[in-house]
Amino acid sequence: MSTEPGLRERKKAATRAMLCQAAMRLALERGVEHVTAEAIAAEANVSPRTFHNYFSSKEEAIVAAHFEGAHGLLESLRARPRDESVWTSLEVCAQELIDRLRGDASPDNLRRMFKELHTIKTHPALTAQHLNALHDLTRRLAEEVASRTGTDLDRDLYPRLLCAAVGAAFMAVTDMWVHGQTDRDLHDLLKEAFALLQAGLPIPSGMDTQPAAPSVPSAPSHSTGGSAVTPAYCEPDATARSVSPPPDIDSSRDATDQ
Amino acid sequence: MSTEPGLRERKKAATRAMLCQAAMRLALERGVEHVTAEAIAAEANVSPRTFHNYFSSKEEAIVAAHFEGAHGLLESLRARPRDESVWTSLEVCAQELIDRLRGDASPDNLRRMFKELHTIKTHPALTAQHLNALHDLTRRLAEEVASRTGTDLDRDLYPRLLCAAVGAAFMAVTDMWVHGQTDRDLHDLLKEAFALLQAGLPIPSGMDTQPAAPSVPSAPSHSTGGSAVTPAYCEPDATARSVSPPPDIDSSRDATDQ
DNA sequence: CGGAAAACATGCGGGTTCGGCAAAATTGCG
DNA sequence: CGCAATTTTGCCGAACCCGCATGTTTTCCG
Repeated sequence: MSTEPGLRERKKAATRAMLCQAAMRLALERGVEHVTAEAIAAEANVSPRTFHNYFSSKEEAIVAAHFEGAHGLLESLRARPRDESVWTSLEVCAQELIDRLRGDASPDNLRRMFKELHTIKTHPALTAQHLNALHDLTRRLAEEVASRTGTDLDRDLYPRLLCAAVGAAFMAVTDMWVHGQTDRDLHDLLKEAFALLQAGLPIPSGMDTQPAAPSVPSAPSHSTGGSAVTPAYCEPDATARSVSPPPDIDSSRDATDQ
Repeated sequence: MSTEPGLRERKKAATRAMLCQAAMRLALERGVEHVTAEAIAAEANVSPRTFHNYFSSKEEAIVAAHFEGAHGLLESLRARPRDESVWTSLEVCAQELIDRLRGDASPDNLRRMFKELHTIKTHPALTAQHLNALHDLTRRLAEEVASRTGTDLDRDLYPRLLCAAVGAAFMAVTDMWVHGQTDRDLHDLLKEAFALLQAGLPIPSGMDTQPAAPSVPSAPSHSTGGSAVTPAYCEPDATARSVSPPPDIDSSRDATDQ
């Protein structure tokens, strides 16, 4: 009884990868609306019926290509030290997710990732798939969080809420990166998001119009101490850590936010 | 130049409502997989082509029925006092959303809402549409939040992150309600979610395994002061405020969480 | 008020999407 | 190697969607 994947399983995984990569490639080349399941199958050298054995729609395939990087992320969380704060563990994993989505650090990969995210966030059908994938991922992460915090997934709100918030942060950060007006890098944005969440999302100072709610924390007391929040993730190539929008595709920055 | 909707506009809105309500009704009666666009159109007494003028898919129609309650929620936020904390405003609106999704307070409506949510969260295609609708809503809410907090939607992470987190809270709460093991009511769960978010989602006490991150707030110092967080929403029928899972549909509580 | 324009409903047709079914091909095991 | 299990593939049909053109209803204007 071998735990090594057999030829069958390896070929299945390879076919799946070929299909979703073909889907993404064609979508970026031709535009999502112009891609058909038939063309994807042909590009991957399988039959259309086989394509539908793997994916129920082309959108699913396209998003699957992008989200391949998320594969194994739950295992990464599981591998974190159990005595570590779940906040730290989750942040490390979220930052790792960004690196996985990008692949090797290079301007080309950065450009590709931007294009992929922009495409996904510009087409509602793709956005929906992406949100679904993220929702599924955070649901699974919540199980591990429950285990680590001694909470009950079905009775305590904490694990679900924490992971949902982390997923939301990921989404907000990538939305901002793609649609906003920022040249900050994704890691930096995500770090800020985690700091803000942990601080309880205080209303920006100077704009505190709350006359009667003393329960809202005043200023971010620890958002400046961010160095303690991203401790343990070792980026293989630390010099190329920066994940900012590529400078030569500013033309993508149209008013797609409408 | 009248601002009153003309007959045309009124008939359009009525047709749209008829269509999505028919979609939801049939989905609940027959199961989502057994509903066709043709049947929905027939149920609403229009042609299939007309159905597709309104919705590009049956899933969109089904979720639109559920999310009809969200219509006008942005206007509700805009109507909140501008000197109120956005936290308060958002919580009031989130609570209002629950009431809108439920409709008039009655055991039947409660049962229907549970069924609707359960259906949506059990079918991936519906979940995706639901997530998308929520994502769009929070995106629009973020504009108002930016306006109220003097932040810039495209340059500051805060408004997007706050609203994304609120959306995530809504999702986590409803997921918990439908799939978890709780008989707490939705309003109560949502209140807890807001308190937890504002407290920075502290790791439950006794489970604080964080050895080296002093930046994490210790105990929920204001999560018990929740009475200041839900101040101003006047529920029309306060005696039936409870939104807990209907007791006679425990059979829906199968292992759909897998 | 009547007629024209605009908006919406509808029918038709066609390309695409999906999945059931069965046969063919590939892989794993004794 | 033979056989069983698994995967691929071809075929088919129901359903999905949307472009296009025509008919109907509402709105606008003289």
